[in-house]
Amino acid sequence: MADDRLKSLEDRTRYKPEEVEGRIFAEWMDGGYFHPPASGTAEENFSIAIPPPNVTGVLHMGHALNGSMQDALTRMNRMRGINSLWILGTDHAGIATQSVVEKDLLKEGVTREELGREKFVERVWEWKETYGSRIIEQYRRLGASCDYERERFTLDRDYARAVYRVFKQLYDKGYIYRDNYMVNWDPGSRSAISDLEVENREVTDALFSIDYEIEDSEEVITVATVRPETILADTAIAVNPGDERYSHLVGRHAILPLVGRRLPIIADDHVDIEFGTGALKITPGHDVNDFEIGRANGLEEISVIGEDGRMSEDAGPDYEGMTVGEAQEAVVVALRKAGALSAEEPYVHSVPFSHRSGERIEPLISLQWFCRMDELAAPAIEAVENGDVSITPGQWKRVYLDWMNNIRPWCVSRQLWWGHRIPVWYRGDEVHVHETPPDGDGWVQEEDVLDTWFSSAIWPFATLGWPDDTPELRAFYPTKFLTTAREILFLWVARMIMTGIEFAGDVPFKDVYVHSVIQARDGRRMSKSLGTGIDPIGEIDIHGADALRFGLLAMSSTQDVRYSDAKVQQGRDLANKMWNASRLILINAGETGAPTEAPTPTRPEDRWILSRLEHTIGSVTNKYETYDFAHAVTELYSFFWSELCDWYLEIAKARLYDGEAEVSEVLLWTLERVLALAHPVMPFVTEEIWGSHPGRTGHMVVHPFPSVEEASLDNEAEAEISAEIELIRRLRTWRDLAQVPVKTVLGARYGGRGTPHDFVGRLSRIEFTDEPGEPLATVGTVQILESPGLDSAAVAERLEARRAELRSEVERGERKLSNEGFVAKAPEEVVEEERGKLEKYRAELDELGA
RNA sequence: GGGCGGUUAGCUCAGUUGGGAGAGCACCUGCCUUACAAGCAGGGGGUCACUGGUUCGAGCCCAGUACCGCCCACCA
Repeated sequence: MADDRLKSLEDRTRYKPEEVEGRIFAEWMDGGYFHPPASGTAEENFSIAIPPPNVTGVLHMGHALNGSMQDALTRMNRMRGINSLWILGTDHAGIATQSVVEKDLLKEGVTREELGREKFVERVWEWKETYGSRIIEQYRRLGASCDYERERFTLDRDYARAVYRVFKQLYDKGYIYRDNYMVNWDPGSRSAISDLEVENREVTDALFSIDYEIEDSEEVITVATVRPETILADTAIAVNPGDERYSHLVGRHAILPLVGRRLPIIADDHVDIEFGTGALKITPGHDVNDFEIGRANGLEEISVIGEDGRMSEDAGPDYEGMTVGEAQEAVVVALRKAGALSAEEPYVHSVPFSHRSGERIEPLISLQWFCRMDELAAPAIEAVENGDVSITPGQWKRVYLDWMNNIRPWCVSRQLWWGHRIPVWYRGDEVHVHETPPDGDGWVQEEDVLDTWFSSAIWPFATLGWPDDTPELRAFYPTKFLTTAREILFLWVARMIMTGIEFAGDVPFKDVYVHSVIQARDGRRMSKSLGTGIDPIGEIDIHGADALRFGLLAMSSTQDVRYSDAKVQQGRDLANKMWNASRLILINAGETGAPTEAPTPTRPEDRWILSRLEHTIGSVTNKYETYDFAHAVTELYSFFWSELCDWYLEIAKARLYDGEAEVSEVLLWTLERVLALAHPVMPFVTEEIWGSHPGRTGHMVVHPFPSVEEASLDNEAEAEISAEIELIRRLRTWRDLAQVPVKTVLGARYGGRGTPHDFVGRLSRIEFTDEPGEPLATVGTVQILESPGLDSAAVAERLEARRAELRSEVERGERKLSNEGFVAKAPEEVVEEERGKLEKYRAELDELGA
């Protein structure tokens, strides 16, 4: 190793991520490690498709956690020499992106309508080119080992080809159709949105009771509604067929107040006898439930609210042009005047809102494109039931199956400009489905675009070149693993499984891991609009990327967790600890060669650390492989900090300073392996340290991932050393309580078999002698002798306290063992263990002279 | 309205098939000991939400209660 390298290690007493991360990332990129060749088969390769973030997006904690998991797995597999691809890209995110650019335009005082479709779309592309890569840059900051050379975008030309192909095939199979149907109309984005983009909120509305006169009768029938303005579109009144109060009215007609329309009174099971008056006004044009009743009974569908959220011509001249709110007030006034309003009371109920624009959903009938899902769902249900796709944690499997078993048609058209324009051409009554128009004049393309999720549904194979039979597709499809937030389980995950099976002939991934939600510090959702978001890049700036990765993995278990940077600091501390422990080893091990195979030292403490290392490798690896990252990183931490640093380095230091070759080998070997084990989670610091390791042959990013060396496992050494560690602990505790100054070296006799290892005396600051004399105290096998500087009063107190402790332990043990039920029914080994403990306590009590 | 999850130390969370309650942070005491003060050694702190049950033995299993959170749902 070069002298300046050593010098540099000596000077850098702290690990400073900000000085390291940029340089290391550049080395990885230069090395081309993240860009695997498209060779081999998916069976032997490893791949993950990143959940493509919105182009408008910035990295949030969900991405950071999600990315940390994916990167850990990708890196581990890459280190194993497996051809590993992490597919990267972004989603065009129809509504989100369109509205960002629209807002931009508005600052210049221009609306998108004024600009026109073509110019507007150009403008969005420009925006995308300028700002769209921000989140990709942030993934680099995180250290994500994605294939940045294969970045994909869901609106790219090749990708679009795949989208059109999928649309056409579904159309040809008869799954995709166009229909007038009730949709969730979002007046904010002026587009239909899918059921999954709707969120229900509790709202207090006024519940009005309205009297409808019965034709040719003095009777009235009273209905309750929160939306009196929609009576203008009423086309029937429904009652439950079993409701005797109204059975004489079924088949007759009621007169619609204000309008005078004759409304048939029909019987329908949907009507709840208990609710309100038991009579329901039917408005097929503006209520989802009524729409279905209307279709079932052949009722007329009248629309009085337009797509702009204002009353339409059919609402009549008194109301046309009003907003829905204004119309409601006007209708209520008119009803009151007409004496048809019999009650008004506050009513709390849940109401649909657009997840996108935040505006209240207006259910409207409109002409849209739909995709029937039953046929696609069937094999996707099968795949999860038979385990071709496994979902972890297990409870989400049932949630998935419940939703899939009740799946409804998917409204796939959106009235937007930014997106995949639906590949359908019209000429009069002719309809032609294709990417390009057929020959001949007069063909006009469908104005609508596809739901963003229609294109992301094919992400795992469209990114690999489908529908062509590309080497990438053969090498990397299906992928192995998908991490996701549970909120997109239906929106995205379920749809990928369906399209994967239908179009790529196989499930898109084997394992789905639903990760927990990182909440804000106060337990609320992290959200920009609430102002509760915490910026991962900000945390990386403060603590480093390795620290954030470690922290997020450590805090994410199976349940949702409030973010706290305590775990991130723990990660930062570990990175620093790794750095400094490595300095100690690398500076002092000097130029001795690092071993290329497992050392076989003779000293038990050396065999102890090697054995502990291999146990840790086995256990941590197993936890990585089962996606139990929280426990994996905790265990890594505890091995490195407690066993390696607190104990072994303290034990081995003296020999290391003496320049002993054997201890150098053990340390270099251990360091190399633990760095490799930690690399998937803490890539930067491990790579940086590896750069100074004498065993270095290439970058850590492609260093072989360790597998357990069975030959190094040594139960005897583990037992021996852990007993000595325990003894040192007890001696230290004793010293502390007896208030023996740190500098005082106590004299003591060793009462155990043989002699203790040299480090026992050193670490407990005790000098072992054969001097005779009455011991002041006995700690385990050690008899402590009178020494100058000892506070004998404190010592006496301590001894008495320990005796009391032991007496109570002995009593507890005796009580338990005299319990006949326990001795008779508890397993033999549990009883034996109890007997053993009792023996031990009695023996110690004897030692102390009870 | 249905379903799922949670309630354990001051805070954030672990806790395998039931066999003496753990971690990190925070706190207290003593140490600037030549890898690291982002450190070292030691320590205090819990009626495991509540009520009942099963068991020799329950944080863990069963029944119920109370809060908190999430998902799904066409009762006006």
